[in-house]
This record gives sequence, structure tokens and C-alpha cells, in this order.
Amino acid sequence: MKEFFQEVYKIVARIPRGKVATYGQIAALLGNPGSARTVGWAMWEAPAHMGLPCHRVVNRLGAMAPAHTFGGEGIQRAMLEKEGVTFKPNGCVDLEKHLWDWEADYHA
DNA sequence: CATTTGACTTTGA
DNA sequence: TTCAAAGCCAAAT
Repeated sequence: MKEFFQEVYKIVARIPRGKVATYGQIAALLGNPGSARTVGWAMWEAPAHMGLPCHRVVNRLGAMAPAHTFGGEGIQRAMLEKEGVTFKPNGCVDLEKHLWDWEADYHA
């Protein structure tokens, strides 16, 4: 469903700078908590296409997509760090500090 | 038209 | 506690 993609794009576009969102939460926000994988799939199509901050979208562990997705290893991480996002020693985004509070912002 | 795959998540052993 | 398997929705082949 293309609309599903649009929903994903809209939500991702609303992620505040310096914050990150997880696939599962985005999916849940769309009403499809089980389609976390489909959310990621949608990102694959959208990227630079519409200036979508896909680098702010990570899995629930704070890990990011394969390097080639952003043009190289560390690209996504670099952009996030530039926005003020911190990383854990394990190399994942510090979700506890930078997880987007979509509940308050989007009014799910 | 049916099968497989995919930037994931959650539960079972 | 850690490891492994199933499940979910949508798109691509």
C-alpha cells in the first residue's frame, strides 16, 4: 500500500533534530505494530528523494542500516552526531536520551 | 497468481 | 542468562 509509505515518510519527516525513532514505534503509530519491517522497506524507496532524514530512523537497539544505504560506513552516525545525538560504547544510538517522544509530538 | 524476501520485533527454549 | 525460531505487513520476482 503506497499510502503506508506516505505515512512513514510523514512521520519520519516529523522527527525532531537530534532525536531518533524506531521502526517498531513508527509502525505502531501507523496502526501496524507488526509491520516494522515494512517501515524499513519504505525508507529504502524514499531517501534523498524527499529529503527524508532516514538517518534518524534506527531499529529498537539503536543500530542503523547497512553502510551502503547512506553512501558509506559511518555516514548515518556522523550525521546524527552532528545533530547532537550521542552514541553508546557499543556503537548504537543512545535511545534512552534521543528516542523521539512521538507520543507527545504526534499525538498518537 | 503464488512464492520469497526484507533498514524488524517479540516470544520460546 | 543467551541463543534460536516464528510472526507480522507489504513489495518484488
